[in-house]
Amino acid sequence: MSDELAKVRLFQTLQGVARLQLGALCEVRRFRRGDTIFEEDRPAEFVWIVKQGVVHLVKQTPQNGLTVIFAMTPHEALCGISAFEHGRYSASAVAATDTQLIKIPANAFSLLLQDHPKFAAAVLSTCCHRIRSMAEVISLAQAPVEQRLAHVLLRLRETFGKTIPITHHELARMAGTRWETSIRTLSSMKRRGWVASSRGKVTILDVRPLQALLRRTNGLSKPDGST
Amino acid sequence: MSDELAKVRLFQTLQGVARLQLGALCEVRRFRRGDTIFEEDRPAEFVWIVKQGVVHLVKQTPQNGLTVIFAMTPHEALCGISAFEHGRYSASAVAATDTQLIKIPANAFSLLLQDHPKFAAAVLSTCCHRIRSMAEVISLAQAPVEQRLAHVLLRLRETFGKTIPITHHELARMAGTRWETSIRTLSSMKRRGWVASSRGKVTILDVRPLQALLRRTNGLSKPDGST
DNA sequence: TTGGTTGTATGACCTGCGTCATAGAAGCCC
DNA sequence: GGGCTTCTATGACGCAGGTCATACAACCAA
Repeated sequence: MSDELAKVRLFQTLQGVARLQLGALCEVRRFRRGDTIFEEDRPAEFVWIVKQGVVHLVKQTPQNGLTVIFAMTPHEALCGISAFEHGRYSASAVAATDTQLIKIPANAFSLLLQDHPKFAAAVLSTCCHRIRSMAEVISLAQAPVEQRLAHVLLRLRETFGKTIPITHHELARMAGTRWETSIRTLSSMKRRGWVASSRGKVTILDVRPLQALLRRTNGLSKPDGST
Repeated sequence: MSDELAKVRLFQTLQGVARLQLGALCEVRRFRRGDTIFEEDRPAEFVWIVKQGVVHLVKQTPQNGLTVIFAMTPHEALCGISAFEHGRYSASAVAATDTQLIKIPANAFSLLLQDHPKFAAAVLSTCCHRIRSMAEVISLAQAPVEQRLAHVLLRLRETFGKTIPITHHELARMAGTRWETSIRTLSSMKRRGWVASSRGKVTILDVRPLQALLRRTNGLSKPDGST
């Protein structure tokens, strides 16, 4: 168990003894694609760390829709951290692929933070990354769908490489749109040769036009910067 | 200087001596409403803590617009934290009111984190809160403007109380819309007696309908076209 | 095999809100 | 005062994209 933990970057900040102790407290759980790991508003008794696979944090919208708040990948992923000292999960976690998570009782996690400054620093760094990337999403939230999809595709590429295992339905939820729109927009990208796709996967053929979409359209902006 | 720091909740986690040492390293800066505190993409040499007033973190959109990513209020506000160990600010900071900030050299901040677990814990907790509230924004990003505005108003109410000093222009940037739309939507809220407004300020007359807008529309959706 | 489910694809319609324009009111400086 | 700028307010127009409908292909289970 302790050597399982050694494979997770966050725990590499812990020395051997501490890791052994922790090993006794936490457990590895497996989930299949689509499984729910925890649910929004439920008491947050555990902190979860993604060891393998991708986990989506999803939140319900007032319209009874679902938005993917954040996609968590191994080593940078602490599910439920924002519930820390708050008591309840602020989103649900759903396995986006088959996954392995490490499940740590919240109080054990808390003790770890207190006793191991290096570990605490690693956790803080993770949170900062997340803030950074959530800020990006917010700044793009009102951009046209094509840009939001490009953004999502580029981020997914960092995890999966050129070929991304994803359906239009999931893509749409990550970009904050509907699956019909996702299909239509991807189709137009396909026509332009930027991407290819088949059932359940999308392949990025050329990143540059996608990146170009997200670049600031410098030049003739209005003096007051309002759009 | 050290007693100035004592007023900031984050620093109450530091003992007297450490606070004195820190006092020698950091300085208090004042800004007027509208002043830019730091700019996106610039090297992040300082971490800023809001002592008084409100600071908006703003990010440019690819359309050359500006979105307010986050509004920082005293005691929970660490500007530039997400730049920590990353080197550059990921957003600009603009004073939304007259403000006082504490300016700490990044490396001094870093040392603080290392040496004072309580302080590190307080910082982590701040980050978690921010993640939580950014998650809320993301989940609402595709909701109708009226809901987004309601959400912004309710959040501002936590800082300012019933009467919020803000222009429609700012309100719009916080809700991810245009000022014309902000005016129109607020007008319709005024007509319904939910809010009142005059030049530069909005008064919330009744929170309940605003809260109701954000509640999940449980049950079978769309009995009529109301949402 | 059949029948059910999920993913992909596209057409048609309609509306929320972005955009442009115009105008009055409030505040500020000389 | 007069001349700015900023904020508020409202009308008119257009379109991106949400919604609904229809259809076919892939996959699975019995």
